Amino acid sequence: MNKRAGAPPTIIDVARQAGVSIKTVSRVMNKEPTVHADTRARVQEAVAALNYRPQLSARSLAGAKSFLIGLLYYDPSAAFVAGVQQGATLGCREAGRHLVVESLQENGVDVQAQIESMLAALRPDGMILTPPLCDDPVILETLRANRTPCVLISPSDGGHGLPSVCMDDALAAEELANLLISLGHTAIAFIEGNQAASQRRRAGYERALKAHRLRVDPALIVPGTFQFESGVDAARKLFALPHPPTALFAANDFMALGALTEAQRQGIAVPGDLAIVGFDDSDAASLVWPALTTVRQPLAEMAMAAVEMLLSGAARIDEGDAPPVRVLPHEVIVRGSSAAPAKGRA
Amino acid sequence: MNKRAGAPPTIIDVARQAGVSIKTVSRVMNKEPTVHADTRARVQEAVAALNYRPQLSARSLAGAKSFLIGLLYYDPSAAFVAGVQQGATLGCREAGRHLVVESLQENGVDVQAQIESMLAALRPDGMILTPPLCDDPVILETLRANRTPCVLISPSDGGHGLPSVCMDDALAAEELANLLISLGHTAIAFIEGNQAASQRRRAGYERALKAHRLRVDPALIVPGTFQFESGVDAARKLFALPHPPTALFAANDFMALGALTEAQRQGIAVPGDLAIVGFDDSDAASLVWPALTTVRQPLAEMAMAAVEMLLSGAARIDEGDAPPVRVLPHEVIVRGSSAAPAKGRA
DNA sequence: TTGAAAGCGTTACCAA
DNA sequence: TTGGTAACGCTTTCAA
Repeated sequence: MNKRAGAPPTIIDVARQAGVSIKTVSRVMNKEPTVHADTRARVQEAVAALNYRPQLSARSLAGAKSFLIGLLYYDPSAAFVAGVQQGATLGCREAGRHLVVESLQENGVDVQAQIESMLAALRPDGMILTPPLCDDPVILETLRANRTPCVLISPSDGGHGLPSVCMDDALAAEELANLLISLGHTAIAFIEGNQAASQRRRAGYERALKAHRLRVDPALIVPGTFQFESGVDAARKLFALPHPPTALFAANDFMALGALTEAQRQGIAVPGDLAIVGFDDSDAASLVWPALTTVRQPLAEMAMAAVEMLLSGAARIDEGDAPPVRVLPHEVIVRGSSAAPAKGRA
Repeated sequence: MNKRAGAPPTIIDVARQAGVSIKTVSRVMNKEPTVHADTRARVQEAVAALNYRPQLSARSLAGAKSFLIGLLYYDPSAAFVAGVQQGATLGCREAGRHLVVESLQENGVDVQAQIESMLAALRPDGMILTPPLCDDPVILETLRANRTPCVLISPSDGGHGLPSVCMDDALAAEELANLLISLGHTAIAFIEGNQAASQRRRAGYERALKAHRLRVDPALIVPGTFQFESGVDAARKLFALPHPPTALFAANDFMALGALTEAQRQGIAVPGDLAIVGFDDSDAASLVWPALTTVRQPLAEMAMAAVEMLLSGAARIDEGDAPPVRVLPHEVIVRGSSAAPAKGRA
């Protein structure tokens, strides 16, 4: 009574081949300890011989897990998606899970319905949320109501009472500012962004100045939007100042690149007349001249950690305890755009 | 005999509520035409009232479809992943499918096993392959053996007898070269890459030169690797020529940016002394100064088309017929890096 | 340590 | 046009 050839083997085929019950095969596949070594070996042999792999849909229908992890994002930079995803897929593979990616519709029509629909259909074992979604109250509430474990990547301060993984933005910014200070700069401008991360970075920048007894000059702190153009505008304002800065710290690379462009247009030498540092180590940071001094976010590592937390149970939604927060180490990357101020001007 | 509260409603609950059999509910959910309008309305009402959504695992276990589309990639640029994925998730949502993303292990240990394992577990309704995987014979053979429909994105010429979607690289390159020629350039260098796309782009470049009766000078065609550094090296070689080119066409943006950097280092004005064009419209292309003239690949559109082909049955693996190939329109983006040659040199 | 049998929620075949 | 009922391939009680 062989199955029709071509059809993949099932647990029944394996059980028959190994001369055990399907339950025992199930135990072996799930690495349950209560199986005799000999039995286990026999089953594994049969599994290998038949090239058997359990089918996900059957497993998740019968059991409690879906073996699926969801990654939700909305309009992030390409580098961010790619980085996070690289880590998430890797983490999933190691855990025998699979990554389902959903990018939320542009026109946020009923975001809640979109998510509910996804949760109901997929029943993911957990969700990973990236900025700005990880700070969206509607989304967080929907997830909470569905009792789906989730981990936030770089949420704004507080983390909304949910488990999260992040890097120390303030510390990294402080290190970057310290670098500029140690090069001899005293007039260091800061271009802000419009997301939570920007505030943390600015805090680090100010901390470094104060620690070195340098004045935090409000005139040198200008707003931006994390976009290239806003960096251009900010730089234009700064260059027009009676006492322009000799160094410029942008809250992200895109704005730093905007400032760099504006400097080059105006014939301001970088790093000779002006040092520039950014944040994020975007692709472009190393593709311009001079290459940008910046900070690398450990995106892939953060996503891997998120998967781990999800599956280790660290992401259970227990009210009461403070949720776990993993802080991963960053890396300051020094390139050509930062140097000591020109002699005649410092 | 109510179900315990909190548990999501099942098809049985809906059937009871609507006073029909579960099979009828199933028919309505699957939009089968053989249901009376009144019955359909009653069922839909019950579905809405209970907020019912079919569970994927049960559907795929019982039926023939998994409602899953797989996206396989390996070490692509961030922009490429992000673009393709955006389109793929959108296409999936419209088709009621979900996108499972797998990034192949770095150390290509037994790629075949990785894929087989994924196919066996997930039984995806179709797979989307991106370069360079879509040209890997082992992978293609594995997929074919598993009878999994798949669509290749930008495969090398021939398309391996499988359905594919692409843009017209040669035509785009020809347009770009024509642009340079129309600006007055006659000595146009070409930096090659090491993937199939590079050859198509070079073909377009040569076609444009020949059409304008310009000489294709082998000395002006230098190899590269699609990496930034190889653009630097290539530019260095070209600049050292007795008669350096007045325009430079790089097979992708990264190499164009490398050339731009080298030009700036040597004090060669761009676009004044040297026009530079790239290919891909990477993020960085618009983040440098001068911004790069380049070609935008319709990545998201290509991925959407791939999903459509997969689900419309256009991607069936029929031996015999020529497989479908969808060619999507590209966009030449003219920015600051291209201009007419300086008077004294042309 | 092992197994028998009862689900899991849906689709699909065959009757009515 | 509808409905019963048997799969689908696995996990999970509960016994042995």
